[in-house]
Amino acid sequence: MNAPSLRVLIIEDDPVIRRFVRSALEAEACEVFEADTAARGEIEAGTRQPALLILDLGLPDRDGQDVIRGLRTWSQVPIIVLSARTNEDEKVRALDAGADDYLVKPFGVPELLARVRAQLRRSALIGHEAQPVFCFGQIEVNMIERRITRAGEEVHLTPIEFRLLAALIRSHGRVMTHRQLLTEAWGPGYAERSHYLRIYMKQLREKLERNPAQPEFLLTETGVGYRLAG
Amino acid sequence: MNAPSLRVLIIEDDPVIRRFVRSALEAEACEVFEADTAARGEIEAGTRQPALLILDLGLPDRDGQDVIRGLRTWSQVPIIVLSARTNEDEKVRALDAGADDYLVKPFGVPELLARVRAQLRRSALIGHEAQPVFCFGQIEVNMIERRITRAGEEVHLTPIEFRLLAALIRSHGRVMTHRQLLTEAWGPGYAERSHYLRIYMKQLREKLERNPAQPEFLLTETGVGYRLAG
DNA sequence: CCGGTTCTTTACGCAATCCTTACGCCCGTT
DNA sequence: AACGGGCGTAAGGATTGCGTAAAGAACCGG
Repeated sequence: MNAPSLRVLIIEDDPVIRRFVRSALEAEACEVFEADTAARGEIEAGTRQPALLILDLGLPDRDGQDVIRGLRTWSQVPIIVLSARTNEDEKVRALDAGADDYLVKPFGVPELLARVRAQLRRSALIGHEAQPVFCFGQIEVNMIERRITRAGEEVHLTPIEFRLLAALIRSHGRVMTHRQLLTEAWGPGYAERSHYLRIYMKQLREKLERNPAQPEFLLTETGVGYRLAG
Repeated sequence: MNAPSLRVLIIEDDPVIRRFVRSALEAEACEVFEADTAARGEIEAGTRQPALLILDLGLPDRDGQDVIRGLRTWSQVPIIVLSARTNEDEKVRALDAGADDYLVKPFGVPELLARVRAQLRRSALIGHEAQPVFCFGQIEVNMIERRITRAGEEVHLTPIEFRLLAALIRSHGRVMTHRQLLTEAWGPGYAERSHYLRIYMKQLREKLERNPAQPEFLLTETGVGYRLAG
């Protein structure tokens, strides 16, 4: 089923489950990497460039949602979350943070593998381009370090400003609707508040554009949304 | 106003669940279509071109796996399966048949919506080069980036102009009646106002045709509607 | 508890878009 | 030749959406 060298990264602190998942995946001819903390996991995700990521939500060093959101700023790798918590709210938050699937422990190996296959099948249609550093004009955006420089000078962005910019970068060239941007930067409950966008786009332009009144990169598509030139 | 809302198709025989899922999705500003059998579902999937499909496995007229496989022969639309069966084998077969997610009844609305969002988010990333670019003459229309170029030069269209062009492209070659075009571009309340069409077709021709007075592509079918040559 | 940062709310002028109105042309019918 | 339906063309007013500013509310670290 799987091509021989499909890389999968497991981020999980429990060595028993890690071993368990690893052997299941290796039976599917995947190349498996492991990490036992979020910090190590992020580094591995950057260096190994896995095709799929299996993430335990209960890591010792950082909150699960946080880890997902961090990964999502620079990578589109499919993420399957494992968690002992059946709590619906937990599921929703993980999925909205950017996870693609959520599997409750204990789970059966066949189901895990089937969900892995489903995610890989889907992402094979997409075309993989994880870009930890993105540039336009004099701007350089490092998604991993969350740092932006403009002509070498560091630019400070607030969390929402950064999420907005990250969303635009992820689909640079393409128009993102108001609804999409609001959902990505604020969350699914804010889809109607398009006036927020005007304020934050203004701030982003103020910080990034040469002439904020006539933007070169952060472009308006009236009645639809915004678009990052590319 | 109305951002281009995402179309979702529910194929489910139980009217209670159908209603239930519909209202949940409509709260998320989706445009919802329904079908109560696999046969009708397949037709709807073809004509409506939904962005997401929610499929009950226990349909009266055909086996669930079969339906999925049938759809997958011609469509890559994300499919979320609903089923009363918790049986792991059932899950594996549905996922391997081509489903993207599997949700066991009874499920909570928040989880369903979160999984819907996850699937839509994922499928919105469909590759830049891989997908629908329509060409006619020197015109190139990229539906995903929402950009139009004419001989390489970018052409700006207003939201209504774009929807009108998109409707014509969707049935390129065939005639679309005034009523159909008005409904697609303005909404169901505007079916009678055919004078709008004259104005906007004029503008489209002005922007796209070599000689707007003698259109090569945006053709009039007197007394009926318009047609995109192709 | 305080000061600073970030987020949210409110308000208004301007620009893009949409809608309305008007008129002229072509063409088949009377 | 006059008429009317259907369409194309033009221009201006109405509406909506966007950019901008500023101030209050919530949040966070000390």
